[in-house]
Amino acid sequence: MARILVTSAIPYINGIKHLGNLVGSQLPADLYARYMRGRGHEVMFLCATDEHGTPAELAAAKAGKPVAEYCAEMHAVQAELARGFRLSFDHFGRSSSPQNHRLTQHFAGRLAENGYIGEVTEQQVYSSADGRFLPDRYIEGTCPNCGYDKARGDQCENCTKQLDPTDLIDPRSAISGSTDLEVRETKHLYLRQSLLKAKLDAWIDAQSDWPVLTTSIAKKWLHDGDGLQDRGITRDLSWGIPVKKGPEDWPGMEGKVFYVWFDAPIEYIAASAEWAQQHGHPDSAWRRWWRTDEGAKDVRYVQFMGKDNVPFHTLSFPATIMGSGEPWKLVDYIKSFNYLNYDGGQFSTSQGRGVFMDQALSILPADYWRWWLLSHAPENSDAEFTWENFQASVNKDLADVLGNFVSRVTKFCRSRFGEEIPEGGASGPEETALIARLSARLVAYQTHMDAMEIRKAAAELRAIWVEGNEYLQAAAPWAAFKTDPERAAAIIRLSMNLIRVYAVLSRPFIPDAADTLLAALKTENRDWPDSMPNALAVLPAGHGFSVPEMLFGKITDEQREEWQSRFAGKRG
RNA sequence: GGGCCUGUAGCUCAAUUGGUCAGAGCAGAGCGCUCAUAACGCUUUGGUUGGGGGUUCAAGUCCCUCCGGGCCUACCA
Repeated sequence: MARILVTSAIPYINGIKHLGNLVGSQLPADLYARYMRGRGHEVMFLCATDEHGTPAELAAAKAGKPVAEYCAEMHAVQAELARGFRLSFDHFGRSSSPQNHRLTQHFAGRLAENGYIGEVTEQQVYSSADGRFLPDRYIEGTCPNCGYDKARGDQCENCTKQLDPTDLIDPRSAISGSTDLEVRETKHLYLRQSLLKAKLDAWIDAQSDWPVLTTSIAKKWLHDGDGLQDRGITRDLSWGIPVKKGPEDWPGMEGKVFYVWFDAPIEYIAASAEWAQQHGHPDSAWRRWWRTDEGAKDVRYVQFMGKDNVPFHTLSFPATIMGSGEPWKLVDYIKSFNYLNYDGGQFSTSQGRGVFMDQALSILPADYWRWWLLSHAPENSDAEFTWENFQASVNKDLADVLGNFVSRVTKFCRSRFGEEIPEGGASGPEETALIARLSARLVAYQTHMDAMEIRKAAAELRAIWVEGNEYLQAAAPWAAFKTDPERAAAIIRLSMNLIRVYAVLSRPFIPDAADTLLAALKTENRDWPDSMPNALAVLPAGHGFSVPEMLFGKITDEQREEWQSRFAGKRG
């Protein structure tokens, strides 16, 4: 038994995430965590909300609420949606937790002691009307290059020229529109990650089995231009983790907070501390996952994230850990994803384009979404959601191949033998052949799941479902029943057991349907099949069952068309 | 501008890293079955692997070039 630490990139607090966000981190992380638990390993699966930063403050202001209250509410909303999608976090934390405050301040203190923090005085734009410093992209004005009047302070969207906020003609606040802006001096802490460049480079080089997407982004940041740049890790905001050196004040940094991208990854660690506290465990319970000197040496740590998060997980966070000089666990494998597009364009939070988590659950059960999203995960390139594809895949795979198999077996059994598994009869060459095929496919399925090759794993699982239909067709119990009822009984006994195996193997993808099947079979046996012959003999003759409700109904053309138009534009 | 990814059957994707006639699912066509959610099974049509050039005994795979799609480029997170 191994110990697997799994984290999903933590979703930002300012709203409900869309399906693209879901499939980029939380859902595949859940798949992996469930699979590893199913195989009998000890798993710690952590996620949280990322609550700090300017957008959170603005969203709270827009909602007319104190930011702490807003975040607490949105955390509850996101937690509820996570439950709705059956995301099996051991803990869903908050980056604003006291644990994260302590740990973030601790890391900053260690980094400072080791010479990895620099203080830089810089010029930033301050808006009197908004009462805050403005990040570059919250300043709008006319582009000096092309004359576009809605250029942002970091870049002009029209001509793509990189800009400095002071380049803008007639600059104004993108928040209030105020032109009462001034440049002020402010002092910030920088993480001197350039000092760790060689160490990070060697570490990335050693990860030969990581996805290209992951390593190429890291390499780019390490070697582009002048190489890895130091990064500001503090901000002039009120909402965040106060800048402190461990437990002590940081002279000259009063009133400042750490930048979200410094404290967000540390929340992975803090989330486990929150978990320990919530369950009344001592600190050692969470530290054994994170400290290699306190039991984490045998932990395998896997992170899941969209490609936009890769630089922070391959460079900044590792630099934080390395620079601390303390034996914290570094990530062992980073699984990164491309984007999921929506029907010919991008999902858009601002335009309400696409399907959001709450809307998805309001029209179909979680399993439908889980199956489609995972079996089409954007692993090698950006993928696209279309309603036609969704309808076709879900109807065919879930309703026809899996659902109908369960239906034909259980209903046949009920009508010919009654509601218990029939006895008698012997298995023959067809069963031997089936078991051989299933055994080979099981190995392939496990290989893909171990390697986090999600699409391939889904395809293999589907092929395992198909084996059942092929077998039934070849064995034809309805024909055997007329001449040799005991032979039909043997076929059905095996098929009923096959349903249990399907439930166990499918559970990481479609947990609710799997549990429905196990309940119908009146069994709690969820043992992963170590050998197919044994696994297919778990339910004995005489074991009772009930015919389950239709496992998956089909999506009709009318539904598809209605949803297609409903989700095309503004959400409302 | 620079960097990275990507282009394979009508659609969604494979191809053991240079090695038999480029494979699967869906859609289409034909046949079979009647236990089942008009479901299932079998057979089958369909590709000059975006275009062009090159290296090699051998190229979807490596190199050059052109065309298309996407992402990143460090103060949104």
